[in-house]
Amino acid sequence: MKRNTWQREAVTTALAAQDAFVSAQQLHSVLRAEGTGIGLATVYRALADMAVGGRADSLQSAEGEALYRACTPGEHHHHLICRSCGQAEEIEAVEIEQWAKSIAASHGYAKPEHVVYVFGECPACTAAALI
Amino acid sequence: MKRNTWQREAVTTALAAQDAFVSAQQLHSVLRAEGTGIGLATVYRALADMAVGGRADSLQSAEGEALYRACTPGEHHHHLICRSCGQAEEIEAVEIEQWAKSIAASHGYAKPEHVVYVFGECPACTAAALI
DNA sequence: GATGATGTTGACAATCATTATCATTAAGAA
DNA sequence: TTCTTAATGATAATGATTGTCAACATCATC
Repeated sequence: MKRNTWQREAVTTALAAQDAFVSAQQLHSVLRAEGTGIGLATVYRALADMAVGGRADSLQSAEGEALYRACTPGEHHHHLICRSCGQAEEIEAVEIEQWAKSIAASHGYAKPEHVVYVFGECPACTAAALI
Repeated sequence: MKRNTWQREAVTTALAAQDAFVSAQQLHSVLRAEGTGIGLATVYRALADMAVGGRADSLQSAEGEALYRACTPGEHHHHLICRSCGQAEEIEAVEIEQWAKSIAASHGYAKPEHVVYVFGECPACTAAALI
């Protein structure tokens, strides 16, 4: 059965402390900097588990790197992401749900799912760009 | 200046012949099978050029592989993609455009862009699954 | 049509994120 | 405390993608 290790705990905590999408490598650096001797493979495993368990959302950066962010479990949601700092917030998209269903149906596609990301420049980055 | 080579031409043609999202490696195999001696790096370069030039759309597969598909240039559009065969069609999402803009604005995010993918099982695959 | 500058190609090496391996460690049930 | 076995971590392996660079081919110009 599943076991609780301080490593899983540490990854969960470290990810929750971020409000941006971060890579496994970044999180590993953070955890190492905190003095833990956690292994890189373990961070990858923990993040993958969180993603399949719905405790984290993931997306691919433009460079193809996998990025993760802690999320509200069990709830269908999307993200508004800052293009420059990675900061992200969950957003609701009630209108989209229905739209996706109907567009899939109108083309004869079954079992529709959808992915929506809105990118932009967050207030902090917009302000910083003006300096 | 940009030059026209049979390699670029071949990649463009081969991609246009597909109505599914395909990887650079797959396209390379197809081109090799056609008897051309085109190099893998060249296929990657051609696809990257098409993507930045708006002549192709790209997305990352679940495995992190980059997939490409020829698209209508200059026109903002999204895709309805078959989860099992990769087959894809362009879809309009007028409602989404406005929604994305307003949700970004309401959170103070500037220069909004958005990405929308609807996945499903295409009619052909749905039919095949019943056999 | 020939020429020359230079953008392009292709074989192969290099990169780098991610995964597999496997001996060792440590949860947690008994 | 003991034992079963899931989890860890160091490291090797994988595999897609990119960099390198000599050889080549396009196309403006002669």
